[in-house]
Amino acid sequence: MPHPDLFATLRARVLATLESLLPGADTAALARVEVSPTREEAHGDMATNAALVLAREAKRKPAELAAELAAALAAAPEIAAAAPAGPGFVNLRLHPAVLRGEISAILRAGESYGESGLGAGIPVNVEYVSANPTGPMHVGHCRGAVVGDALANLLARAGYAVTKEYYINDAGAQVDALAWAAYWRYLQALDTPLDEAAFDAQVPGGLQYRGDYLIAVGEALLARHGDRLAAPGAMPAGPAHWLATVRAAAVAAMMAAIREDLALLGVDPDVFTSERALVGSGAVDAVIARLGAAGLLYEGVLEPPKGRTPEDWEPRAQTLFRATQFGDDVDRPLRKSDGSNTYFANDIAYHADKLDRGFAHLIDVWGADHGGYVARLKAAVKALAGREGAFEVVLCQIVRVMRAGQPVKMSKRAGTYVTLRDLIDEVGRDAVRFTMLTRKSDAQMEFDLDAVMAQSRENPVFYVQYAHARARSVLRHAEAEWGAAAVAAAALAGADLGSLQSDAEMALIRRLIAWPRTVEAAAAAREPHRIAFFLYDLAADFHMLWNRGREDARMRFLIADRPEETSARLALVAATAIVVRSGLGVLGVTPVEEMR
RNA sequence: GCGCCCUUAGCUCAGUCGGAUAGAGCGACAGCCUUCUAAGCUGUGGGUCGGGGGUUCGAAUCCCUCAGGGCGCGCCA
Repeated sequence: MPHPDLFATLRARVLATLESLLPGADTAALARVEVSPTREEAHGDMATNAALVLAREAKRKPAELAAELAAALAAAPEIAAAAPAGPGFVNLRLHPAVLRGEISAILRAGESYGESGLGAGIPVNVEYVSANPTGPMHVGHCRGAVVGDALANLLARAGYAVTKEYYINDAGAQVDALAWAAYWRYLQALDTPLDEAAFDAQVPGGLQYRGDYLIAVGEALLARHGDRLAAPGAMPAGPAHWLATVRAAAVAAMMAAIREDLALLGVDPDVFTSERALVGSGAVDAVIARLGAAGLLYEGVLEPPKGRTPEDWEPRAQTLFRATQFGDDVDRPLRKSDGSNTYFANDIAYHADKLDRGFAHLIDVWGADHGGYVARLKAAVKALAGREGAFEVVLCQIVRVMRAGQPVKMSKRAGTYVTLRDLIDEVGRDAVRFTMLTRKSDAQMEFDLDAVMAQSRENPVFYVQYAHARARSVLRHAEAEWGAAAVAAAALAGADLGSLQSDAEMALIRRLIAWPRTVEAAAAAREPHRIAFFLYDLAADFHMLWNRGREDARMRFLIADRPEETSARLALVAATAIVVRSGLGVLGVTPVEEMR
């Protein structure tokens, strides 16, 4: 059972008071009542907007209502003082003992402090990364991987039953192109007399994926199959002779490499789903039949896009899905003019499959270049699920990689792109993950290699890790001095915390008690970056308190001849370490014990 | 041409379903190490929140409009 959030407790107190003050108040207005932290300590510990949101319906002046509410709230057991303020806020000052009591609660709960019942165990599927298995992961994949992973952790913390999923796009033309490229490396391993230009001319659409990473695949094919994939008479052999074999081997090799890269990043999906397997199972035809039976398909011809007609545009009859009935701008093709299925059809089948597996809610994390695709898939899932909101997309905007003040051109063919592995080798997993989470995902982001690589000391991740290391250091010193029993959470949870009174200590406590509501708000908004900023602020509060001890020996955490104060401060330090560790856990960043 | 995202301090970015005097880091300037890790702390300076209009008790936040940047726009995945 999650520990009740102190803000939720006070909000319940406010609502109960309103019930006696304004019986029968509008429930919609009551839902807008908030109890939130004050921006300035001088305003108190918490503030409520209750009088402001209810004044209109009650036909009362906000300030008057606030005064009445404040008077009534003053009697609540948690509240030391309640005062009307500003246009109609009520500022609440809590008894310090109530605030300090949260420290004990944190110590008893450990890292489960901040877990929430918000999600109510609803099964949620978070699909992210899903890089095409055509080469190593590069920086462009990184943001979605980190954001998706942190979001999954965050939702789990908020009480959802989360499954992390990776969709393998192994059914389209891209993997055939990969197979051709792998086959070229196979021929090279066979010492083919064919030159690259001559081979290129044989490949439908031209030879792609010329990077070195397929050489090993070609050699492995040679080792396993000898020259049996080549044909004596034809050079190269027709694809019917080798395509399926080479494609399977190449995709398997790419997925193995991607899983290694993901592991380096600390990403470990629960489920990998193969598009090819899905198509092979007949799921696509089944979902098309299902939509057809619902009267949502028709044969039709689309209008050309306005203002920018493709040069080779000609009207063609296709099977179209009535996406406009579900909020999209135009109806969308499920079958190409030659009768084969579009990628969209496969994607509908995939999302139908996720719904069929029992997920009540689907979240996809996509790159911004897929932004134009959101409306149609939302329409499709809405049609399938028969309800609104079963599916949402978190879009990650482009990461511009900068080096020496210049954008790095990303080209697979030229080999100038930065691989995920390179990046992690240079700056480390923790810095990559934290940096990717210090921006809203829907804002474009500049990833400055020089700043993160060369000046890594200034990266915010170290600031937060340092706070944790310092807290752990204090606990280690205390343990060395007085034994393990003195720093055990159970013992500290029972400590008399009355000596925690300074402004820096109380500021830290106020920050810590905001952790549960931060988790809930971030989860509800699908914004894991809020956790990174919370941790930064928490670290700042802790570093400030630390330095109080440098300036004034009486403010040090460990004072041998003052055991009560020391225990109280150890409790605060231990609670801080727990919340930092917990937050870093959401982000997938290591809570280091020491910085050396 | 249309759709979606973005525009906040010199730079990179936060800003809690609209809330009180808009914040942080970097950079600049001035200070703090015989003491639990100075990868830290304290102070100073720096903003017509892209422009304009509207909604309201209240707008960086919501709506309209204009400007600028990004992504995308039938049979690619």
